[in-house]
Amino acid sequence: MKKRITLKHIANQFDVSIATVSKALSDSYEISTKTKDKIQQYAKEHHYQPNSVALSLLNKKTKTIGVIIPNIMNNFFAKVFVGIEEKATENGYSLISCISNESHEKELKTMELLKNGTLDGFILSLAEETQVKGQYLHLKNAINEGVPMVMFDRVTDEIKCDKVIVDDFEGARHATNHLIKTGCKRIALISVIDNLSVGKLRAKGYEEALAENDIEVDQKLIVKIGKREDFETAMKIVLADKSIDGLLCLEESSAVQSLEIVKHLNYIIPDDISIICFTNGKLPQYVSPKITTISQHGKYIGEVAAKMLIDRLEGNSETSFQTKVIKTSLIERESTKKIN
Amino acid sequence: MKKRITLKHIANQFDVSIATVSKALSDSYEISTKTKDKIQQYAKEHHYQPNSVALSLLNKKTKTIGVIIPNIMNNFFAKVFVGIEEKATENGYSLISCISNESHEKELKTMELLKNGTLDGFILSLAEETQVKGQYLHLKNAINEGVPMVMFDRVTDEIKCDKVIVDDFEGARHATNHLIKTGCKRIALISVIDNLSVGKLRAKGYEEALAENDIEVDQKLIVKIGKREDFETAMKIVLADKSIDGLLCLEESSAVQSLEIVKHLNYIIPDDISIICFTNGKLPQYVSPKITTISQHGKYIGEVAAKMLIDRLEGNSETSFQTKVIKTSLIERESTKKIN
DNA sequence: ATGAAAGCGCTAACAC
DNA sequence: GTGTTAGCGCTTTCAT
Repeated sequence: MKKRITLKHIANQFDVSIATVSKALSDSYEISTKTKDKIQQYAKEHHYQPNSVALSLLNKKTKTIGVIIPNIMNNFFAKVFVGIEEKATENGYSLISCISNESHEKELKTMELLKNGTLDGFILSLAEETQVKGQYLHLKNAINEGVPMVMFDRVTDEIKCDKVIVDDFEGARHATNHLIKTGCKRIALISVIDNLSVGKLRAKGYEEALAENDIEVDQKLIVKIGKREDFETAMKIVLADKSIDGLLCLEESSAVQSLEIVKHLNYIIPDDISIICFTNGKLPQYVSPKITTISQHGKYIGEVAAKMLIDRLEGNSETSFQTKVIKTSLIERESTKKIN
Repeated sequence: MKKRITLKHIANQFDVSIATVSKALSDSYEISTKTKDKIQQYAKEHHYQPNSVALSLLNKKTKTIGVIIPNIMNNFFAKVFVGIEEKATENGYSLISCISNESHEKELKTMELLKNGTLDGFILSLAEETQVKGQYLHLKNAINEGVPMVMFDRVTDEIKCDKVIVDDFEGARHATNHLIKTGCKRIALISVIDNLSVGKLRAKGYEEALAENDIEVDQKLIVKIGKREDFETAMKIVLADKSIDGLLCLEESSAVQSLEIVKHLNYIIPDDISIICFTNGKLPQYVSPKITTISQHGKYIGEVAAKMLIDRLEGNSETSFQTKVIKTSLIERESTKKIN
């Protein structure tokens, strides 16, 4: 990189002190118009830009937020990231981003690495492995050191900080109720994310809806499929039960895959079987029939999380930590029957 | 943020100078074992971490790379980002990321903002608007100022820097040839990205393949659909020509949409009509029939781009700029006939 | 074996 | 109106 021009260069250029140049460029009343003019012009011509690293050192603020995302290929997280990015930019913050790739190790290393002054604060969602292992020491340390932090979506009660979460329980409850209202009697829950906090909450919402409607929970209908199992095989076994007439899938890939399997089994959708899934990405919209989804408003969550952190960084927030719960929306499409 | 511990604190603690502490912590032979031991232990106990901003100022290196991506919701770019992230982390670099959102203004502002010492270099792909307008001044400025830069995918000849590009021409040529070899006679090109450099290259590859096979290019089969036009309407008009038996879609959404339209028209895929599209995301794999795609190896491109930049930053690269061309792969699935 | 001093680029309090 | 000084946190050269 070509050496960039500094205050010192300009000062030498005009035989004035560095301080004078600094003041001239900030248009201080202390400096004569003549001096200011020539210095400002020179600075402009030579594309002077204050060195932000020096400013960061001085101000002890970097105007940079660290973002740790489990997986950017996941539509929901990508949307959240877009929201964070937008809000951050709007407020003059940059983003240092890291993909934990669901690895505890990577999450931990990143936090250690970035807690050193590079960042003003963190926004993060827990890696799957972190949630499974329940190892939150790195987060507790950060909190103890006073690192401002906002967690979203995949959170834990063990860490006291600001949080933004999806109303997963209510989303699942509402979706299940919708299936029931449209005539489904035997609704299966398809979860490939039962190891995540959000997966468990969604399952609870499903059970709650059944209870409200006096439908007994049939454990056979609560299908938990692990990452290593073959989804198709597992689903075919489930669908051997021909009485199943509704599917609540806890994320989109399993819904799209289920849709294909169901179609091959010659079910008519939504008449024979209805499908609703979480995460309103492209996948459910582009298949045929289009799948009814529960939107988690990812982008909005990102915006809220960023706003919360920035407010805290700039001292505009209450002293106590807050948890904001974002309501989901049911987006009705072709995989569910209309009410009435 | 609680004040973090500095060399000065430690120095006061033991009534030694800052320099001694610094040396002790870097295990210098100049310092007595006794002093080193107590200082190192104290530092560990109090979680001392060197302030990276101070180090950046000193070393004039931030070990940070700026990444400007047009749209993170795009599967290809998301993959590239993953690749960049992996390679960067591996080499001890952090990423400051920005989504230009296809806006020229945002791209330009970001570059201006980050050229101020925060970054060691840039990796970027041009915003659509930048390519359409052909305004590259911000990039030329950056190059003139000696900012190390690697462009990928959406590049321009006007900027002299390291580049990583997809072999779009060859990918389209190969795919078109594949369609021809499997019996397609009338192949339509469906482009919703004709304003992008890559879109134009792919179209050229298509034409080349036709020429090689002595098939005359029929302009009616070269379908360019703008963002604002209704895709479905446009496609239905195109498909009024019942002689069309092959579709080369230049990106995945249009392919999936076309697939649905074609299915509704009661064509049998691939017998009546074959489809191939660029970008090997989830979409083409989850629909039925699964669409044959051209993989651009997004993640690999990211890795290569990151490696190129890091090599240049660390002085391991040739002086002249290089352009690496990554070959595409055809991933055969159900939307094309088998050869023989 | 330890420390003083300079310097990375900048701002701000305080002279003159 | 302009300059001097100190300091942000750190490393390194050069004393002692």
